[in-house]
Amino acid sequence: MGASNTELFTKRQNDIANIMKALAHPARVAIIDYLLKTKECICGDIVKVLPLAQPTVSQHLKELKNAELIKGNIEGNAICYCINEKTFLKFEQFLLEFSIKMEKKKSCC
Amino acid sequence: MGASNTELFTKRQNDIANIMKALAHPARVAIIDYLLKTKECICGDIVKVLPLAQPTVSQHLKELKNAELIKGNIEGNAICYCINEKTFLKFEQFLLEFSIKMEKKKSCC
DNA sequence: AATCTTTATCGTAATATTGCAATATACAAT
DNA sequence: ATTGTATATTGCAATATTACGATAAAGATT
Repeated sequence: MGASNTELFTKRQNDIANIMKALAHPARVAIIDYLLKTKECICGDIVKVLPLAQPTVSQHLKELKNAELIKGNIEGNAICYCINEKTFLKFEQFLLEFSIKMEKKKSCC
Repeated sequence: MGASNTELFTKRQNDIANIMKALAHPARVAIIDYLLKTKECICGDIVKVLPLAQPTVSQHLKELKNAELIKGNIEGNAICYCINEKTFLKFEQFLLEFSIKMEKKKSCC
């Protein structure tokens, strides 16, 4: 067959994989970079900055929003996209757990 | 067309995306979990633990190895796979940079 | 050497992702 | 109401990922 067997893994494993997947494209990393760099967060500005067509950017924004890494606020005509700090904190927590286990373990090779 | 436009983004953005991609599947998260949990790190044990066929697991291990998240040592007949701590540290560093920028910024919505 | 064990690779089918032109939607301004 | 501006959705082509049976490769055991 082929493609994701989510039922076979734990909720935590799927949650981690989903956050990772949302950031597994340089365009989406670039969007996060941009949102962290500028005061503004208008979708149109992101489209201008990225080397991709408007529908493609819109799609990437949608994926970041689905993964709850960003949130979008309607601002009159435009939409203001911002980092969703809560999800980033959860993400850091996951990584912290990895690093705690790593310290305890000391890999054998 | 469709699919990865790596030349259009910075090396750092591509590096981050590649690490994320390597962990963007629950099976690969499960492999990391397993390697952090057990003293042993024999490939055959991983195959036994995961709900996937041996060639599929082998493929996932290859991707983790390509991303340098794990390393493999030949141990007689078997292969001993271990966490590559260096890459995890780099990963944590990337996330730390995000969180520093996040603190400075305070999102607008 | 024949066989077993362990892991990798090949080939292929099913599915998912990426990218964009065309179009739709929704609000703003005239 | 018409037009302009900003964003989303649709449809589709190109590509990538996932999964696994069959098979290969390589060392271990008899």
